[in-house]
Amino acid sequence: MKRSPAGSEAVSLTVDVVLLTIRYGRLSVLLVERGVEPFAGRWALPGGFVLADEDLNAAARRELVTETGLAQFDGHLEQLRTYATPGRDPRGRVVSVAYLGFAPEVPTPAAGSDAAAARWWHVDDVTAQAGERRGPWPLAFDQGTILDDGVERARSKIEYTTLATSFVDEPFTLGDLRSVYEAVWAVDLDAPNFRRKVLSTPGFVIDTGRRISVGRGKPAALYSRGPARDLHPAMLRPNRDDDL
Amino acid sequence: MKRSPAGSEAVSLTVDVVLLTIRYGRLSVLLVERGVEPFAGRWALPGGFVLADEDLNAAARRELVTETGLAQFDGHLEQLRTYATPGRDPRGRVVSVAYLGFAPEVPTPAAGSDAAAARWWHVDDVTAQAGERRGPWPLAFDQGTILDDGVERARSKIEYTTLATSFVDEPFTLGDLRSVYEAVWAVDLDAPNFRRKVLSTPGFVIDTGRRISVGRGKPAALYSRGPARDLHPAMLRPNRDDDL
DNA sequence: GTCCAAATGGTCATACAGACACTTATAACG
DNA sequence: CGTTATAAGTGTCTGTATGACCATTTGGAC
Repeated sequence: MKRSPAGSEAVSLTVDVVLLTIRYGRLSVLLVERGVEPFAGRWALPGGFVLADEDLNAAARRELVTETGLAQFDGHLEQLRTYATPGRDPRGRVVSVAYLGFAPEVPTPAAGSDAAAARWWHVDDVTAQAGERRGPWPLAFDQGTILDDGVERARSKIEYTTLATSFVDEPFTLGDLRSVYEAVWAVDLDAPNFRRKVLSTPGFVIDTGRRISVGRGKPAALYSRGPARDLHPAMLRPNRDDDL
Repeated sequence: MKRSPAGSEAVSLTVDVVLLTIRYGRLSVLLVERGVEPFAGRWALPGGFVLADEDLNAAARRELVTETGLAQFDGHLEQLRTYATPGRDPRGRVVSVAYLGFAPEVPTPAAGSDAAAARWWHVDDVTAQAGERRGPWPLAFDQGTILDDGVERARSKIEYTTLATSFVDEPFTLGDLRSVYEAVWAVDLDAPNFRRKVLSTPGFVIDTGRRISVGRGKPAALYSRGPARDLHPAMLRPNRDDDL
């Protein structure tokens, strides 16, 4: 039950977005270079303060647009987690609600509003820098943690949902879709088995009847996203060292 | 990237806890009766304003203790989701971070601080009241939605984690553990198959070597919680109408 | 002493995933 | 213009896990 804010305090509310995509076969994240203090010059997740009477989801989409020059973002976007540890922001008590988005292709990023720059980074190049101050690492605030959480969520999400399809443009081939899993999970999947799994799941993908030929190899059938949202049974991720 | 709060606003921060347990074979939730406006007299989730320099997790545990008379809460507690829709609280912009907790047994609830009353309710009796203003329904604020989200999270969480064990006191029998799944999922499970599944998962439970006899039936072996946190493969939930 | 309920111990058939051999079709190569 | 490399697509085999279900055990309830 709530009582009036006695002993409590007013806080600032922000949203930060972990927008993921696949570039050159590798999982990538959209980052912006901060142009103002704190953490000026450091790379950070796109995001910013939530406006009065603004919904969180709307705020996340707005920030993506204004800070990265994207025309709009209509891809998948879900709430990830809220970060509110005291001291995470030197300006005072700032609570950040993180969102996780999946985008197909590369919606040409560019510096927007007060972001000095905006570009895609391979997630591997951002994470696990082993203490070195190189590339975009370390991220501003506690956003390194947020990124890790987002990547982890993405990895598990594509196991039991059809959201992997939101990483590719329509129409797509099964090879395209398989590349998504391989990039996000950083594994190699058996093409025939992957095909069997996807096609045996009703509503995962829809055969458009068309085909496409890219370079060598047999032309691949083109599919569009199906109506199914969940996978039963789930797509199994290889190399599980089980438990604990 | 963040800029100073221009056009943004200060908000109030609260935590609300969906604390679940199993009572009489049914999934139950801890609710408190509000003693003050807004929503005075209505039932609500335990929770309240986050104090200055207080961590969210700590705030959730504190509210559980002060509002329900629990001596302490050392069970499982995880962040559920944040609710910040403008207008959800008549007092102004109040952002609530919901937490989800699992508790064994019935840690005797009682009215605490400014809660008029505190008690366990069967989840079924709270949800789906079909418009009738009866029992604890409807909950204060948007907490009906929060409860629904919490229950859904709990249902899926026990599929792929060993958290079902946090609903029972140690030591427990496999029948006790099976009752947890049956209560949370509202299904009947085959005892021999359930036993096979649990015992074939390394680290799920640990045989204490002791046995207990409760009324009729063959005495059951007593187990304690094992070190495993995840289930691979997951415990399968019956009656999946698949997809969409 | 007999009966009942719940735990426990098995069996059998099926579904599914992993490994892998093989065929097909197209573009690139020379 | 034939050959080759590459990726899509087809099919088989096998081990594992699960659902259905029968049988046995055991201590308290009656």
